[in-house]
Amino acid sequence: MDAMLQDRLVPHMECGGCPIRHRAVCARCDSEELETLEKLKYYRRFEAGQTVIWSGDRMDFVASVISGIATLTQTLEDGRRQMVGLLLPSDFVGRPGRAIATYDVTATTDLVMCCFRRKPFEEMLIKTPHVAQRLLEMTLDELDAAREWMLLLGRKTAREKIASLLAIVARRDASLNLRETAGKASVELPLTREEMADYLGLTLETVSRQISALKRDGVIRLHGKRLIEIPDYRRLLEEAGDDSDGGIPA
Amino acid sequence: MDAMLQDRLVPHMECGGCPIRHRAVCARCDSEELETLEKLKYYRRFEAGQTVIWSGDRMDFVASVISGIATLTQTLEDGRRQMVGLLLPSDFVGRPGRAIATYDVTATTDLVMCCFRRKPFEEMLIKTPHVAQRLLEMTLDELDAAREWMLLLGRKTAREKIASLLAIVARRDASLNLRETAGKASVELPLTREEMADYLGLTLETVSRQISALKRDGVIRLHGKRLIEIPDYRRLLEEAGDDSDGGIPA
DNA sequence: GCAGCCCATTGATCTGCGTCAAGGCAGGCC
DNA sequence: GGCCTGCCTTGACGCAGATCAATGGGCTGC
Repeated sequence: MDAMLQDRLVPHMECGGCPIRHRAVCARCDSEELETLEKLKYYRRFEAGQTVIWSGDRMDFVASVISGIATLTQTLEDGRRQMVGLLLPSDFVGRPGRAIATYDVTATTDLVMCCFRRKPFEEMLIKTPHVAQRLLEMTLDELDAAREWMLLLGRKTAREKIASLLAIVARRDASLNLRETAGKASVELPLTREEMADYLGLTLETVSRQISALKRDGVIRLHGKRLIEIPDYRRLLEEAGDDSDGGIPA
Repeated sequence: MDAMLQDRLVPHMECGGCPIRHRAVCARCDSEELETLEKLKYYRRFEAGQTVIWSGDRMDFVASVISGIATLTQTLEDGRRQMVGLLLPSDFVGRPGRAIATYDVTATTDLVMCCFRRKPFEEMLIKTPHVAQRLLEMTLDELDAAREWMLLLGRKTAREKIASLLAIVARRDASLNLRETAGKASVELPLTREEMADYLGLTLETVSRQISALKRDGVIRLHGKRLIEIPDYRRLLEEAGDDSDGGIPA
């Protein structure tokens, strides 16, 4: 689209920010396909707080997150909300073959997405198998993440839930190389207490209390409300009840 | 494999029971591919109660469930368990591209699976794009189901959880045409109270109490321990807190 | 400066579900 | 028959986290 917008994109991937484009095209290069994709895509910006898509809406595009953070939520009639996805840069949004959105998608920070018109994207999927392959891998990863969350929601205590959330965001942050505070991990928490509560199946009061408790016990340090420093990542993982060592080096 | 075994297969799909074979080959027919798949596959039987695969095991096949029911579970170090998948006939097991299992797979009834050696299956995926497409669709469906479960685990009450489980199993049953008790829906519950508890993030005592309560209130009727009759499916859905009308006709 | 807003914190109390414990029932084996 | 074992039910009690409520702190706009 316009050059001004493109300039603002965080270049978190070698290939211009879009993982579909990146993986589909650059990794197994073919200029003809690149051409196709370039015609397909356009960037869209959303402001923090804006609900991008309402559940039940018609949805004529699929997209991948370029920068910013969005959430996927489901709501019961009486208003109980559960977040079912946290979309960080490089995550995929939408579902090929489905015209109606099944979740609310909300921007929690300013958000840029790289969108593909759904119909032509689906046709491209059929024509270029390795894009479908890549999408399959991404979906399988998401499924694993969802199952990890099911364990968290069903069996972990409030304290473990908070620690798990921090650990996961820290891990994702690190793997995107967004933040390396000289050895010490720290997380810019992109969520309000209420959003964290919606993610964890808790109330915002409990979230606040448990964060205070973790702080009191020296597991984390707070700088302001959102920036959380993790002096000892292993300690955090223990608190999370996770045995997997998660993949942050030091 | 042997004819005796094949004879026992529930023919729940037009094409011999295996959804991969069915959808990959018969739906968009091509005798050469059929040939390939026939060479790839073999059937395996497991007894009820047997853990088929342990998390961490090497896993050199992927499979689809032909008959019987299996569960996917995750366990924390201290023994807390959470079921993260319920595998009914036609469901897919395993993950292309991954050699190590991440969940325990347990047969809760006698189980027959149609297995494909992983490596050749992966190669076949690359060569026959529409199988990958089909697998993508199935994975996306599973992801939706997982997210539905996240809502259940995070926000529903014990009573709603039980009602939801019954509704979902009834729906799946109906869509497989396994059971039509003359207008009235009824569910052969394939799980012990403890397994239900593991699925729902509850204890077995709470499951038992809530089933008793639903029975007392006339929402369900029990015939023995496992066969559950649902006199009014809509009523059950209301109890489940679900607004979606689920797709069982009457 | 002050008002108004949003978000976070903390306290007091309540409650749904977990925990512990005591049977009950059906099937298999001696 | 009698015993055992696996599964389920029911009761009594306690606690983690929900609910209700008050306060504080930072930001924006006047």
